[in-house]
Amino acid sequence: MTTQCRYCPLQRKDAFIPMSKEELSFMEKFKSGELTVEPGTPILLEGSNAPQLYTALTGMGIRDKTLENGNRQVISFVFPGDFIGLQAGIMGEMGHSVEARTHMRLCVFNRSEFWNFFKSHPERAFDITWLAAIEEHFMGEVLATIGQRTAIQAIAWAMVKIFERGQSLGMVTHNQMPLPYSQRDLADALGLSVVHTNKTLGALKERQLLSWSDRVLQINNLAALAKVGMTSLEGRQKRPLL
Amino acid sequence: MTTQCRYCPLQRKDAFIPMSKEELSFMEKFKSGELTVEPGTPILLEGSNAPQLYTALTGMGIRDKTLENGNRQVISFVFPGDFIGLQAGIMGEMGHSVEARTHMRLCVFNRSEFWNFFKSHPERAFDITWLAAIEEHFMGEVLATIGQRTAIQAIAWAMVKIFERGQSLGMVTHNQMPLPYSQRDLADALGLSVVHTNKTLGALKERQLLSWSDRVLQINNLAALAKVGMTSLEGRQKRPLL
DNA sequence: CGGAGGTTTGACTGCGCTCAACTGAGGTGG
DNA sequence: CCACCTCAGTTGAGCGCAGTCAAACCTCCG
Repeated sequence: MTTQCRYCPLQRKDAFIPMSKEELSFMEKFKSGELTVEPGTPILLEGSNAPQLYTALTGMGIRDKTLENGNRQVISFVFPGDFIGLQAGIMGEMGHSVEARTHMRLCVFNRSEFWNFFKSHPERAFDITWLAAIEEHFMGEVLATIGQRTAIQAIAWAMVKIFERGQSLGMVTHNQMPLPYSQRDLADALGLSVVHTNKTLGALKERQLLSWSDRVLQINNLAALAKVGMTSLEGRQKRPLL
Repeated sequence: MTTQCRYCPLQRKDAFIPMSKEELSFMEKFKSGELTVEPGTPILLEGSNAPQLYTALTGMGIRDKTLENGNRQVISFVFPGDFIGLQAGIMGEMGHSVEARTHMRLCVFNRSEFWNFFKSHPERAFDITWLAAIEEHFMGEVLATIGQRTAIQAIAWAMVKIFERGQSLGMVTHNQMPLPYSQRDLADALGLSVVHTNKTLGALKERQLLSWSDRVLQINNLAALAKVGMTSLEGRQKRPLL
């Protein structure tokens, strides 16, 4: 007995566009169950052709891919509301792996009904494409970060992005939010070494802009951090939810 | 009088999944005209909410975005068959600019009919999402390249990707294909300086792997180049065409 | 002929990487 | 209950890949 979508914890967050009653009941049919995983558990594997798609309900994870020399690139951090497995669902092959970093609860969809989804509910199909476009937009910014920003700019930028995402999801209290990743995760996300990432985080802490320890991120001066990261704060924009 | 889709030069390329007669006639209704632009012409602007979407029919271009410090990140190179403007079409804001690098012929679609598109032709909606997924997949690889590969690996990787794309589009003869970009374009795509890009290209030429001058790329040893770039050659995969 | 943009080369510099050692918090087993 | 291991974070020393600066060269074009 899985939770009904109408009681989905994400429905209430103002980060997402609310669904109509009709949509909710359709999603309940599409939904095939729930899955909970523990930290470190792989959810999808790079190169795999997974039969299932997910929406992260609670918890956080990571998308990454590994090169033949063992180097790892973190593609993005997974937050509640993120749709997981689009590439497998549509192209039949994941370009990256997804792994849990905390306890996670996932909403499970069957890939076999994916096409049916497009045929019978064009507005939901549109939302999937919307999510894909958001992802593409974001990855463009990441590219510019890794390619053009210095280490301190990149880390400042990343922290601003993460914090804003946390804000929209209501994860921030007293300028603090949970950030259950390792410095290695962040380093691999930005193409930096762990050592340099550590020192750069130290410099930002020294400047009283942020502190991050014990899996808690605290932002002391978001505006100043955004300036260092050469980015502007964007108003909250709602996104669709699957 | 614009060319009918059934005579579209791209329809014949084996890089693309052929459209049914029914799809072709629908696309002809969706198509609002054609546009030709000269090298250097901006097609879409970062941050803009463009009313039109395009498919590149002939010619090549570039997607890029500019930071506040003037640095430029090239997101990707635009080839014939590429769909341009998805972000504007669906989110209302482009995350990057698109600019022609050669004479280009573009197929123009009206954004106002985009939604109609999803509603009346789910298989075409699916194809749009498919294209978005391909783009996301590719950008993950680019991230790994910029973040993890050294300069020589990155350039080798990029040249392999470009060459394979050229092959699938029938642009390659005698191991040569047109590559109408500047070294600065390539440098900005890979997060390298022009100077270092130039020297690295020289090193690859020295190794007899490739040569690139006068806007023509020649690959002498694709397999060896792929090895340097830490990538494997992928069989030709068809993609949808809009 | 002069200017602009792209390519090439050399000299120097520095940001960020590697190597290495140490700390501290858990977790596990003797 | 402590010895031991592992994993994440921290810090210092030294180095190298790639950036910056600068100048020359080339082609195209007005």
